[in-house]
Amino acid sequence: MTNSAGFVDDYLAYLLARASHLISSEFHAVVEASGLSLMEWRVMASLSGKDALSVGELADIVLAKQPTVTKLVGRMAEAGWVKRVDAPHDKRQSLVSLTAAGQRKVKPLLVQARTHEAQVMADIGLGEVAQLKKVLERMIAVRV
Amino acid sequence: MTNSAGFVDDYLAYLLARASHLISSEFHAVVEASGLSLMEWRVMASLSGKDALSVGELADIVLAKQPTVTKLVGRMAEAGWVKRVDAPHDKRQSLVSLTAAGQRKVKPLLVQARTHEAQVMADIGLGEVAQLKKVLERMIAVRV
DNA sequence: ACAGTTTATATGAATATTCATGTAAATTCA
DNA sequence: TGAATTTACATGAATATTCATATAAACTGT
Repeated sequence: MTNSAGFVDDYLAYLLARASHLISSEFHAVVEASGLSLMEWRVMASLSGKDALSVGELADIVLAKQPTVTKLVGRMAEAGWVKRVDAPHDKRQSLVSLTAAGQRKVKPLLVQARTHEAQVMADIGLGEVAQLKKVLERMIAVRV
Repeated sequence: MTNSAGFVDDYLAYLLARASHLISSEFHAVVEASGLSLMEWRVMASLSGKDALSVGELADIVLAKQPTVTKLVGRMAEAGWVKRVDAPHDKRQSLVSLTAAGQRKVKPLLVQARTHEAQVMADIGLGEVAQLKKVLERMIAVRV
């Protein structure tokens, strides 16, 4: 029983987790080099191209719990990368948006992220990654 | 600029992270109901069907850092689910294996995990998930 | 309009993770 | 062989996350 394939080896949830971790880790090196954590990068990438997102929307997007994001945003605001704005129509919400400094900070990373993605696609095969994305998008759409 | 598709929407790393999080979260409910955390479940699933794994091997498999796993294993050993064994040939290593109680604990979860996976496959399409797994396995194999 | 309920975020305490480093065993190679 | 290096794990301090709950605003039905 020592050397059989472990339970996880062919398990979909595990393959997803491992592939996700692998790809993120590779890019993590680039992110860290610019002085951001993975979560900070996720927040800033999510905010880029948007005027603002609420804390709740951010939590959903970056796959973290609400208190985590509240505190993460607090640290990022102190660092000057994001700012909080009161929501015009719902005073409970706290909208978060990139500062000018935040935009400057994240801009080159957005380019590098696309470059890294292109590299992965080249390594695995363009068609295969396109197909992979389609299935992932369907999984996400179906199981929300 | 308010309502364009966000950066992350079509980004491979994000799709992987989101799909992984989604599938894991669904099963997380089952795992929690049996009194285990997601990490504890990963450790026990990884150990099941194996005699033992070193702390380093476990860290690699469960996608966590070594100190995290050292402490996780410590807590799990206190709970009586795993035990540490000295490695015969390398006294630096600390091998971890399931106790009898741990095996009893994880056994039904292994079944439920396969059931959940089958449900996902049925929802998304058997062929598509098979293809998905193949690409994920290739990503993992190629980029180790 | 208002009492009850729900929703959005914040916050303090508890818990978990991570970083930096320590210790000891294994390995390398001059 | 034995000094230098590397590897495997543990550990304490720093940091981050999470749980439980508080607060305040928005909504609901009467």
